[in-house]
Amino acid sequence: MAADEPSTGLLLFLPYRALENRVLAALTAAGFDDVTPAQARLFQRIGPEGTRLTALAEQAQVTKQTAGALVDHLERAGYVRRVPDPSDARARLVRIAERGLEALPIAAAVVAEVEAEWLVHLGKRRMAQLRGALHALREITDPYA
Amino acid sequence: MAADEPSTGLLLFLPYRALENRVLAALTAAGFDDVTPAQARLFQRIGPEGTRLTALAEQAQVTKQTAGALVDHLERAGYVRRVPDPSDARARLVRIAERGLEALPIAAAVVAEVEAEWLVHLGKRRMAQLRGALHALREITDPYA
DNA sequence: TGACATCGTCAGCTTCTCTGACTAATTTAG
DNA sequence: CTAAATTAGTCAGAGAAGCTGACGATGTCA
Repeated sequence: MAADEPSTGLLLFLPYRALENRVLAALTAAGFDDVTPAQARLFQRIGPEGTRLTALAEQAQVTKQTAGALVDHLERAGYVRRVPDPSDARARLVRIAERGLEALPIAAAVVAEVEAEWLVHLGKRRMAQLRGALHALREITDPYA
Repeated sequence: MAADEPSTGLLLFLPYRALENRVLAALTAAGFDDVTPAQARLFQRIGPEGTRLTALAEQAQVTKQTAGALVDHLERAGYVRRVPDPSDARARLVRIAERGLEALPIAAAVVAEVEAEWLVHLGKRRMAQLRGALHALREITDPYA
């Protein structure tokens, strides 16, 4: 199967997984060892002003029940806080809390570090081509673009 | 967080997820509705001559116990078969069985279809640039390249 | 006002994934 | 050539992740 030409899907997945692993490893090393991959995938979609549970669930493509359970864990660990949504009494906004704010710069630093490594390996030109093509691809693969 | 520039990681992930969704949906529609995403991710790494459980586990980055449980399900559903490994009496090779062979062309067709859509959207030049950059990236992100 | 949709939670269940411990076979060291 | 260390796989137990279905509360719209 994987013998001849690897599908573009696999080629996309490999660097994505490598980056995610690096970020999770760095967080663990920095003492944020109670974040699981699934929690991190949800967490990274929280906007600066907070985001509704339903919105998080949609973007992460999980049910709102699953998202709720993940937010429960994140909240108990101090990474996020649920606050009332002023615009809708049914809803609540998931906001990044103290511990989450502490973890953010670490994650951002690793992402920057890995992207810098990729830039060195690919060269400026090919890195720009890669990002350009990925941006274009997003238009037809991201329901939220 | 996701406000300004999306990380290359997210940009890689979005099309990957879109492709995976399409493949799973097509399999389900074709009657292969008993394959889960985790099982499919393992299945796709089985080589033409069969692959050892440990090798599958490493490539999918799960423990061999997890891989074993996934293969159990795949085997019960008829997608794979475990056969003795002639070169090592401890080991067994996971081989694609009848039902798995039937599913393969369907998956391959969807992958081809999606890649064709991407080609249309990106154009020949940018698609080639994308694959070129991803191939290069594989060298530093795939432990099995 | 009433019908319908949306936001979130509770409950119950399956699948995924891990750690730890173990057997059997292979490889390596002395 | 035996003894120790390594490797392949399984069993057992546990927690996390994910789903469907049902529900109360709020919001929207005719």
